[in-house]
Amino acid sequence: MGVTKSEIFTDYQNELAVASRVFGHPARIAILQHLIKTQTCVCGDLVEVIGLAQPTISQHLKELKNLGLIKGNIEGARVCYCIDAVRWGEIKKLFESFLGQQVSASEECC
Amino acid sequence: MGVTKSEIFTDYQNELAVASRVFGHPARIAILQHLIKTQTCVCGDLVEVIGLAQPTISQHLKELKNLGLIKGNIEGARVCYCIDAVRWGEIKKLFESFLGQQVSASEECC
DNA sequence: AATATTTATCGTATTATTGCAATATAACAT
DNA sequence: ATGTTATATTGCAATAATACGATAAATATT
Repeated sequence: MGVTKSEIFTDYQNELAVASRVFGHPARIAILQHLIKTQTCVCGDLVEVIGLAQPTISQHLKELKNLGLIKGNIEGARVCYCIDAVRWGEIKKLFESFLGQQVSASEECC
Repeated sequence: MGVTKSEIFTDYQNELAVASRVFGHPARIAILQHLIKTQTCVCGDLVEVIGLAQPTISQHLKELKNLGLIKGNIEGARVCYCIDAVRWGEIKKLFESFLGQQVSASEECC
């Protein structure tokens, strides 16, 4: 049906899934990389940097904003985006808590 | 169009996005958690544990297999699944390389 | 052999996601 | 005031993802 049955899962499972989905598009990865690389705000050059149409970039930025990973400052007619370092740290911890689990190193399965 | 323009992105960006999408469903998170918790193979009880229909679970297992995160051993009529620890480590490193980046701690944006 | 059990696959309905043209909105420039 | 620039929103088309009933395939059980 295309609709995820979120209600049968834990908050943790849903949180991790929602965050993962935001990372689940290369354009959003590329946007985050660009924001990190410039180490400051980026005002308007994302459309040329990424190579998608302006409405498409705007939509991806919206999803990054929804997760709180980026914040936008209105600078006159422009909007400048930068990473929200606090939220970035939270998401980092969320993934660490999952990926950092001890998985059994047994070569033999069963 | 619902089709990602993968060709305009780097291998790294696409790899991270593809892996993220696999984590982008709570059922798949739940399956991985269960496999890790039992510390060994799981044969058949996933349908009851997760609470989705058998074909749906089978489909999620397929996606986890495609990424290489789990491997299935045929045990007679049953199939037993367990985490692939090596691949798990690779994916862990992939996320660490991204999330571990130094994001500027500047409170002031622009 | 006949039946039961277990998992995979197929088909299909429904919703989500991606992408962009067109348009709206808001500030700046002249 | 008018035009320009920058970003967001709307509307739509196309593809992807989710879920499950029905069925297939393979082994176990009786």
